[in-house]
Amino acid sequence: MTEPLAPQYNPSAIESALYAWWQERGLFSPDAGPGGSAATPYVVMMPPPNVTAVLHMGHGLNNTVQDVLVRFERMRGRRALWVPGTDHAGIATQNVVERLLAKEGLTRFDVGREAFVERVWGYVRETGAAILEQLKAIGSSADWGRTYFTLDDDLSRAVREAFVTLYEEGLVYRGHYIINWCPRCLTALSNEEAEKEETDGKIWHLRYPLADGTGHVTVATTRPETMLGDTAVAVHPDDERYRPLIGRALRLPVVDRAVPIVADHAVDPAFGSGAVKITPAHDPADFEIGRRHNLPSIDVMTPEARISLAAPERFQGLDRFDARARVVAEFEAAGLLERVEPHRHAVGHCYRCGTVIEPRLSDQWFVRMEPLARPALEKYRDGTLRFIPERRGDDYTQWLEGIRDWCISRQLWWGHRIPVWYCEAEGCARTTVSRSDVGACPGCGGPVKQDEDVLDTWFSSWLVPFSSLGWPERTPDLAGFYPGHTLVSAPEILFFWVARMIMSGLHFMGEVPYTHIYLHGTVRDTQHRKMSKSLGNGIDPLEVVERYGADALRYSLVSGMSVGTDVILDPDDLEGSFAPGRNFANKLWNAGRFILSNIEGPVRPLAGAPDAVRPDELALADRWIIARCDATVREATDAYEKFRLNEAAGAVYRFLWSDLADWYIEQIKPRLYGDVPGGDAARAVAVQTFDVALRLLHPIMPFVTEALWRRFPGRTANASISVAHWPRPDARAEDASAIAEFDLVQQVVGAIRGIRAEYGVPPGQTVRAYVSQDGRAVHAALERERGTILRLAKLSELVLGESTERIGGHAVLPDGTAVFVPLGDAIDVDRECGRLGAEAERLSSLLGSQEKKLSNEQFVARAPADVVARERDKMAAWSEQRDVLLGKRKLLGCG
RNA sequence: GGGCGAAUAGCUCAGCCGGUUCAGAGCGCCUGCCUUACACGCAGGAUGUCGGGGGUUCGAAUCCCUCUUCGCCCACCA
Repeated sequence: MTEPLAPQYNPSAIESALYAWWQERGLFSPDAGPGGSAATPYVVMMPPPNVTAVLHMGHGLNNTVQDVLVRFERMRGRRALWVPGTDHAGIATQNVVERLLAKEGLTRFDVGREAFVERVWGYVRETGAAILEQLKAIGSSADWGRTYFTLDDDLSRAVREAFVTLYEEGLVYRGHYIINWCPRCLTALSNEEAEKEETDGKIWHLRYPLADGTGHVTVATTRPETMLGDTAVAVHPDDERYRPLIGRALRLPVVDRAVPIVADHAVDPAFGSGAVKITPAHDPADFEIGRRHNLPSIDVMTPEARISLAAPERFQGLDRFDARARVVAEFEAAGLLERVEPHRHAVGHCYRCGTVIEPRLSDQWFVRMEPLARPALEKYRDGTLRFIPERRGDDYTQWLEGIRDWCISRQLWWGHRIPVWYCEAEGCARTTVSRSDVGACPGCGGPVKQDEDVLDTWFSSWLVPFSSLGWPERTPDLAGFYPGHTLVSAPEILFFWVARMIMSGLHFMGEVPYTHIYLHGTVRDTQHRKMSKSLGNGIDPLEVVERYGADALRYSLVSGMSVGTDVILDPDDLEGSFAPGRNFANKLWNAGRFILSNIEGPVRPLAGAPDAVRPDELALADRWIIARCDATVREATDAYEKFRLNEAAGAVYRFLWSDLADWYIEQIKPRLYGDVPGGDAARAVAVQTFDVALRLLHPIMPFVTEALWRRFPGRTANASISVAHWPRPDARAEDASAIAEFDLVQQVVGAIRGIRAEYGVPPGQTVRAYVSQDGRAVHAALERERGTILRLAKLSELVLGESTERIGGHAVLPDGTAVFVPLGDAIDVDRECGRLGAEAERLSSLLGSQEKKLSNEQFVARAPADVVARERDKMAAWSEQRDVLLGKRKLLGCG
């Protein structure tokens, strides 16, 4: 406890020691989540009271925010817990596998960072390794085929429970629909996973001749190759141009097939030619029209998006884009290509690999969303659910109102398999949906085969708020922690995850999982691009931690983040982004070091004990810093509660640096050194206020605050600031007069320093100063802090009163207090006259506009009385200030 | 095509339910200091038609309209 502290804060040594220390005591959870990305799903829950906690050193924005909030809540005596999103074993495993594959030279997917593997959860690592063993056993990627690796985690049961329950309620169904298909990943995707992107494309106007050769109909398309699967052309029933043609046949070029002209209200007569080619197997809208008109569906593409056997032989096996060119060429050759126009439209891309989505007709499992969305919407509208920032609620509403059924089956080789078994016996065809594995058909006893697909990873994610607590079991954890309070998440997964958790929570548990949804911004580079590994514009948090410390990283992220806005960081200027946090940590370190080195033995308490410091022992500066400290407690607590973490950080920063370090510590030095009496009180106040500030800052900068806090007297070896109580505001600490009086002291010192700098007085040289004013009360304040002023302004003498000398530097404070520093020969009188004149001039112009304002009858009549009074006071003060300045000029004999 | 957000000092941003010498902070820059907690520091200083235009008001960085630029989200018009 008494070993000397290094003069410079060394984050890496201190942080790693604390990290280990916390871990030993179960106060720390070392996992960084998959990739440390913003997508890491953690959940903050905090029902009262009773304290248990999992702590975390976050590297990313999401982790950091969550950790800050958890620490804050916990220090306030609320139970705060992070539940790691183990459901993301799916994604994590996938990433690990990819990583390991790459190491083995088996490149099939994009590869994550080296550091990533070291950071993922242990069980994921093991799972990944096990999977890799199996993959290697299977052989080369070409031979892999469809092999399943079902994740054996706690969530499997919950996932099955949810699936089967929804099935029994008629909310899960299997359907033959157009889904988003990725020809590279060879899987279906949900609407949310198909990212729309504005793309410059073309629109081709193609002529389809009437079968009897009496003319043609022009259709427009952005995907000409799909015409190979056309089975009709549709027009609006009221479209006069086409009404006579309805029911007649067209001769489909290229494939030479007869297709009918049908009438359907879905067609917009105003768009293009008003006639639409219908490809039921390759377009969702066409599929619906096809259904209404009983049109056949011709699937002309293979899963890899090559042209299938259903098309003419010369197209078979062609890539879809090659086929497009070939179709267009054939139309052109036949004189049936009317025209081509540039066309900007949204094209779906696979969220994972970026491949252009191909709408594809297939059998998939869906969740009926409307019945789930309705209550979720209701809970927002009745105010149960709140978004921070509020405007995110609009996004939520909009999405739920337009919600479509959720395609949950995926043709991937990882994840939770769909718990459905099909009977393979001749003539049975029974489908069994079951919570437990099915070995034989419950109907006929025949052999069964489990559905080949796995579930969308978000199907397990949306259960996390309760599945992670043991559901469907009614565990104590579930009873104790559900529902939670706050969810911290990134806006980009509002639909993927957040809204769905709310729906599932309401459906399966009957309550919203969280009442507060805090959506933070995104970390971007200076061009406002999202930081990502693939763009290479990211900042490696581990590098920052190593160079500047975790506290510096956290401070930079938090202080740069106002509610709902993005954090912009320059990857090419780590110094500019993170040095301030490091500097602040070092400042704290040294302030703490100073205080610690000046106390020995017990420090008297400020109140509540026989040996407590008596009020009459307190200096003005003591009262001032106590009042400022109290104000900071209020400000910071309020900011944390409102999720305004940057404001909390700013409040404590200002208190610690500008008030405590710059002024208070300077003020108490003589007392601590024993040069003047009052050392006891100074020590007590310094320790007390510094302690409060450490606690206020701890959620944001846990390491440096902990490192210092535990060294203060009276702390047992196992005490941790992370379980210390949150400071409470104290009405007795409010002290407006101390604030005002010390403010005057600061201004006087500032004025003298300004004059010294102005006239280049050498730093070591002392000067005399005169401070005068009509009022007496402030003089009393200055008298009380005479020593402080002498020291901080480097004075040989401070006279509270007028000087008989004239030549020197003058300053007038806003309240009219005049400060005079006689400088004799050192002063340039002309320059001083100029300075004073300019200052008086500035006040004159202010007075001018003020006079105008006050003589404006409208203002006096309409503005609130207190505003008018305030403006009058202002004018009086300025006027006095100016008079004093002009008086000084006269004294100096200015022209 | 719809909706939303942003535009303030060279950079990153705060201020914005109108009215405290309201134009601020940090970084950067300039000047002077290794003053025994801290040069990752101390003291002092310069810097802005608050994106353009219009309006409401006694009064606008703050409210309304419009334009420009940037960004985000949503969208089955082929």
